[in-house]
Amino acid sequence: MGRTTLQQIALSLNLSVTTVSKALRSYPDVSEKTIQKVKEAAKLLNYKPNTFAVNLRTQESKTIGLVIPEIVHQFFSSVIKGVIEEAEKNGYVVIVLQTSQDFETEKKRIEFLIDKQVDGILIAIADQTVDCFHLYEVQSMDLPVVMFDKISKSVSCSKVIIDDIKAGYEATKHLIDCGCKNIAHFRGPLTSQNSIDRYLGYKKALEESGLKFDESNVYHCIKMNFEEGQEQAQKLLQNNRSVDGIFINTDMVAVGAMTEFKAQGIKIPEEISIVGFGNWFLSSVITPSLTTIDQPSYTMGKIAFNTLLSELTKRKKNEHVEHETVILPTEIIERESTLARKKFNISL
Amino acid sequence: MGRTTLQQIALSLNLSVTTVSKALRSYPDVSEKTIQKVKEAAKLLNYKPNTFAVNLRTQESKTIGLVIPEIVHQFFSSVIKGVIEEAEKNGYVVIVLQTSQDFETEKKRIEFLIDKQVDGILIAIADQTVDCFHLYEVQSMDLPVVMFDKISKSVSCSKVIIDDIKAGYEATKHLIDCGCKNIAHFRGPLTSQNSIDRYLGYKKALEESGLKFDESNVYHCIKMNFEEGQEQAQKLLQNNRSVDGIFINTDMVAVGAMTEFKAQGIKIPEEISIVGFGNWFLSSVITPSLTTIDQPSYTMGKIAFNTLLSELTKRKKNEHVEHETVILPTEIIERESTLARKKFNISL
DNA sequence: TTTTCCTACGAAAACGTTTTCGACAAAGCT
DNA sequence: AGCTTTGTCGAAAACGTTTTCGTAGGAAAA
Repeated sequence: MGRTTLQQIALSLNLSVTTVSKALRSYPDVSEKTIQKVKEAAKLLNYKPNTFAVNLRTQESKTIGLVIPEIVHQFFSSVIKGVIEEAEKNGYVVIVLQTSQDFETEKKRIEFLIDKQVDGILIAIADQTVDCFHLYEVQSMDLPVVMFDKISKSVSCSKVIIDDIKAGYEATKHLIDCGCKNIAHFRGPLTSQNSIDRYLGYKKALEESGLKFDESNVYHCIKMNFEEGQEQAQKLLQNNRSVDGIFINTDMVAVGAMTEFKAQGIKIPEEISIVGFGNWFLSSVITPSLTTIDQPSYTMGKIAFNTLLSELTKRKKNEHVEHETVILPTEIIERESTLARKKFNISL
Repeated sequence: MGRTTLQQIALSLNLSVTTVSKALRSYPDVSEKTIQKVKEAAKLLNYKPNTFAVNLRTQESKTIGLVIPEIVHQFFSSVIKGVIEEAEKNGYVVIVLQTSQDFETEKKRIEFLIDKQVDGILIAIADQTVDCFHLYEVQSMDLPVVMFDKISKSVSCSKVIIDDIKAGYEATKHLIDCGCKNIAHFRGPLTSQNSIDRYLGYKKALEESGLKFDESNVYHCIKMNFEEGQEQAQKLLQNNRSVDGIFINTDMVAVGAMTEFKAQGIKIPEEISIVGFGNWFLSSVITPSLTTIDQPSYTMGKIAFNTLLSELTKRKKNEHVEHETVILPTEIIERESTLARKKFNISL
C-alpha cells in the first residue's frame, strides 16, 4: 500500500533502484529500451516521486516564500495571484505570509521561512521596517531575495518596482492641468520608499509649475485605511478651506476622504479635485468615480517570481548573478473626480 | 558550514546522535542534566532541524493545501488570511492554489497537492465542479479534506458553512418588510450549492408572505462579476419594469446592477430596492450604500483550519474522527439601498 | 591474441532525522 | 548474594531519493 517507490518498480522489472531512478530521468548511461520499460511501469504503478526524499537528497524544496504587508488588499492579493500562477507553472510552491506592516512580525516571518528551508524569498517590506538585518541574514545563508513594490534601497538585490516619483509627478501635474492652484497631498509613512517618492514627485510638479510648495499642505497617513482618509479630510477642512485639489497616496484613503467631503457637502470635483493611487476597483464605482494612477500588480507578481526563478537557476549552474531592477509602467486613469474641472478650464 | 546538524551537536558534547535527538524533544529516558546541556549547545550553535529529513522520517509535511476559486476576491482573500494565521500559530504551512472556478484546473490543483504530499486539504470547490472523484481520491490516500463555503453534499467530510437558505430568506424578507411587492432574484450558477440555497431561501420568503413566485423573475449569473450585474440589470429592465426589489446573490453583481440602474436614471431605493450578499467593503462606500448580508470570512478560514487540524491530530493518535458541519451566523446589514422605502412604509 | 574502449547496469554512500531495541550500570528487592 | 528493576545511553535501521564509482561483458582496435 501507500505510494509506489523506486524500489517497487525495480523489483517488478528485475532492475536496481539506481537504474530505475536514472531511467526516469533519461540518463544517457541507460539503454533506450529499459528507459521505455521503466517509464511504462512507472505510469502503470502511478509512481510519484517522494518529495521529502527528493528534497533531502537535493537540498532544495522547490518552495519560495512570499512576504507581504496585507493579504486582504486589492494590490497585494493580485500580486499573490501573479506569483502563485507563475510558480505553479514552474513546479514551485509558494508560502504566503503576512506582516501586518509590523517590523517584528516581519522578522518572525522571515525566520519561519528560513526554518522551513525555502529556496528563496519574495518580499514587499512593511512600512514600519527600518533596518534590513533580517534580510541580510537570509542572503548570508545563500538564499536569493527579490524585493517588489515596497523596497529598501539599503538591500542589494533584484527589485521590481514602479517609478513612484514619476507617478506622483504625473498625478500632481494632472491636477495642475485641471486648473488647481492650491494642491494638498496625503502622504504615507515617512519610512516607506513609495511614500517618499510620490511625495517627491508631488513636490517636483508643484515647483516646476511655479506653484508654491507648502509643507502644511502635506498630511501624514500611517495606517493608510479608509478611516484615516476621513480623519485627514476633516483636518484639512479645519486648516485650510482654500485647497482645491489633493493628490492622495492610495485609493483607499482617497475614498475615505471623498466620503468625508461628501458628508460635509463639499462638491467633488467642483470644489476639490482628487487623484488617488492604485486604481483599485472600488475607485471606478464610487460616486464620483476617482481619477487615479494605475499600477501593475498581477504582472508585478509574475515578474517578481520570474526574476527570482532566474536567480535560482543561475545559482544552480554556478553562474554569476547580476542584480537587476525592473521598473514597470504606470498610467493615469482620468475619471470624474477631476474631469469636470478640466472641462471647465477648456471652456474658458 | 551550512546548517548545524544533530551530528555536530553530538560531536561537540561527546554524545550520540540518538541522545541529542531525544534530549531536544525531552524524552523521559535521557537525564535532566544532559537535556539541559544539549539544549544549550543547540541554541549556541543555532540548531534548526532539517525539515526535509524530518518530513522524510515522519512522513508528514506540516503543510496543508488551500484551494479556492479566486484569490483576488474580498471574501476568499479574507479566508486565506484566517487560514494562514491559524496555520502559522500551529507551525503549519499553507499552499494556496486557485481554480478560477474551473473544474479541470481544480482537478490539476488537487493532483499537484497530492504530489507535494500535503497533510490535508481545505477546499471551496469551483462553481463548475460537478463530480467530486478527485476529492474521493484524496480521501482514499488517507488525507483529510475539509470543505468550506462552496461545498458539495456528495462528499463525506467536515464542512464549515453558513446557512444560505436562512440568509436568502432573510434578505428577501427584508425586501418584503420594506414594502416590495414584486421581487426579482439574481442567482448564481445552477451547480453551486450556495446559489441553490439562497434561491430556495428567496422562494420560501416569497411563498410564506403570500407573494407570487415567478420563475421569470429569476436571472442567472454565471461569472458573478460586475459586468454580469450590468447585463442582467439591462435584461430585467427590458423584461419587466414593475420589479420593485431585487435580492442579488453577491455584492459585486449587485454593484454592477446598481451602476446600470443609476445610468438609466432609475432611483435606488425609491424605484427599486436592492439587497446584496457578502458585505464587501465597497458596498459600504458606493452611493447609495448597499444593504447586504454579512457573512464571516476571516473566522471561517480560522475555523476551517482548526477543524482540519483536529482531524489531523486525531488521526495521528489513531482516534476515530467524526465529521462535523459547522454553521456560522450571518447578519443583515441595512443600508441606503433599502432604507428609504422602509421609512416610507413606516410613515404610512 | 591481447589490449583498449564503450555500453549498460548496480552497489553503496549520502542527505539528517526518528525510533526501536539492547546494553550496561547502579540501585532496589528478596 | 542473586535477582529484578530503574535510569541512561547508543547502535542501527529506516524513510526514498540521487549520484559517485565500479564492474562486467562485448566490441573495436592493436
